Amino acid sequence: MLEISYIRENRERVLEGLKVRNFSEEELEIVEKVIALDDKRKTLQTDLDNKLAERNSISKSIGDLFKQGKKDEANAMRQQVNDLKDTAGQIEEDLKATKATLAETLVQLPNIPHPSVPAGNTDEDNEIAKDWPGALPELGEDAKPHWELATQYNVFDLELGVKIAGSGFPVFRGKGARLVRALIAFFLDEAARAGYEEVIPPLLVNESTAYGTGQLPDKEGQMYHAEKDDLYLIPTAEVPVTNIYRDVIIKDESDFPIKLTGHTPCFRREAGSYGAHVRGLNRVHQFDKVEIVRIEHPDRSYEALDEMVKHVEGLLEKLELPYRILRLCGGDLGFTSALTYDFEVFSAAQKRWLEVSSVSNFETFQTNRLKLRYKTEQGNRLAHTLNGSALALARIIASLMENNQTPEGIRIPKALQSYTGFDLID
RNA sequence: GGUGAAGUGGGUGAGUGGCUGAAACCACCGGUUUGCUAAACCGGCGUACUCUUAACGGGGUACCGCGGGUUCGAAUCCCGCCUUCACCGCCA
Repeated sequence: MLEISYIRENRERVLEGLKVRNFSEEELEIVEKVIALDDKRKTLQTDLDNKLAERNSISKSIGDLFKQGKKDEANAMRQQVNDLKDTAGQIEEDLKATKATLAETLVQLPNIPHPSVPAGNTDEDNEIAKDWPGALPELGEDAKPHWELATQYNVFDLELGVKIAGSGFPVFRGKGARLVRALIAFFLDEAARAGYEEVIPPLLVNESTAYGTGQLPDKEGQMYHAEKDDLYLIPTAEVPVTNIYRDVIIKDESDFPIKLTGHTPCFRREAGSYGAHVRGLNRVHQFDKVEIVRIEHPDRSYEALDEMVKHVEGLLEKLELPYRILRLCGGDLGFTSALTYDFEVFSAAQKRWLEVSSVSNFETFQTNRLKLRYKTEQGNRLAHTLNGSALALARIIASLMENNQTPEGIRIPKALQSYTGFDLID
């Protein structure tokens, strides 16, 4: 959520930013609406405070009078306070309503894109920040998509998942299951080497947590909801891990950077997504992912973003997968993000690029909701949050299977072999 | 799941209707003293909103788990919820 003070002081930049996100003239009016609501809120707040101050002072006098034994005078003043309470009560109701409307409106405003974010509507307008330098692998006509290889080599079974849960819940088996475990361990080890502290967070979160990182209210339909206990299944480790720092005031600027990593399964409803492009592991309801999360000083968050990009690149290189990096355009940028790099891996049998990582700087958009601040001489300021997938497993497995298929079986990249204990799935 | 107890500032913890934004101690920061360190002494030390000021600052309001209520006045009384602890039950 954007800070009101920021909107007030940078109205033009906010409007420009929303245009990059393809807001129409009409939609842009929300900015004026927010400011008007905030004006009203301030006036009401001041009114209310004045009434309460008056009440407090009269109440104090009443107490003094009672002590002095001047009962009649004291009782006479009671009516004054009662009248005051009535007006104060009305103002308070009005204030509450205004605050609620303001909050509802403010929540509709997405983050302001970083100046480097290209304009555009769809994923076709994303900018290629780094292309794959060499030729893309060519497998020939008899190459199989990963879902066919899965059956051939018993890597995972989607139909079995349907029986147990429903569509989009793969059951990994044998060497496939072992490959999942190997990738998780590999990614976590790499993150640890890069200085990230490993955490194992809850997989179900409450409403405040889902709100803190911006999944609520914007993406409610994306999450599974356990209604009886009012808990949400996490769509990414970002949610519980970043919320570790909800309502925290970091004592000293030298405590930055805070670097956390965690592996979790991720649950996504992906309602209504069916068809050829979501076959196999391309889009599933449950997948494993290792996430890296950083809490940074505002002056250094973009440096941190670059570091995270490098980290993810390193992983893909060790996995020997052809990849490219996209800078998302305004239309494709997530609601909460100021700048996002997507990583795509080329899956040679499908001849498609598959998104396997998304690395974003949220600046203060999340920390404003999280109330995540750090102390400075001039008072408390909002920190910056960032996160990135490092990496999401399902699609990595899809492209590993496709790109590394040989007549003998599926070849395991060197970097993984010490984790899998085998170099071929056959 | 049942029964009982408790939730106060970074921590321990006092406070049962007005003099309490909240004692005291610890931690932390600044200073004095001091070969160094330590000790001792002095001072400072919550958050949010708001008004005012060029700024330093100053004023006001709210916050003692959360939400409601009683009262002229609530950390303190009442109701609901949440959490924690103890015991019992169940259990990977």
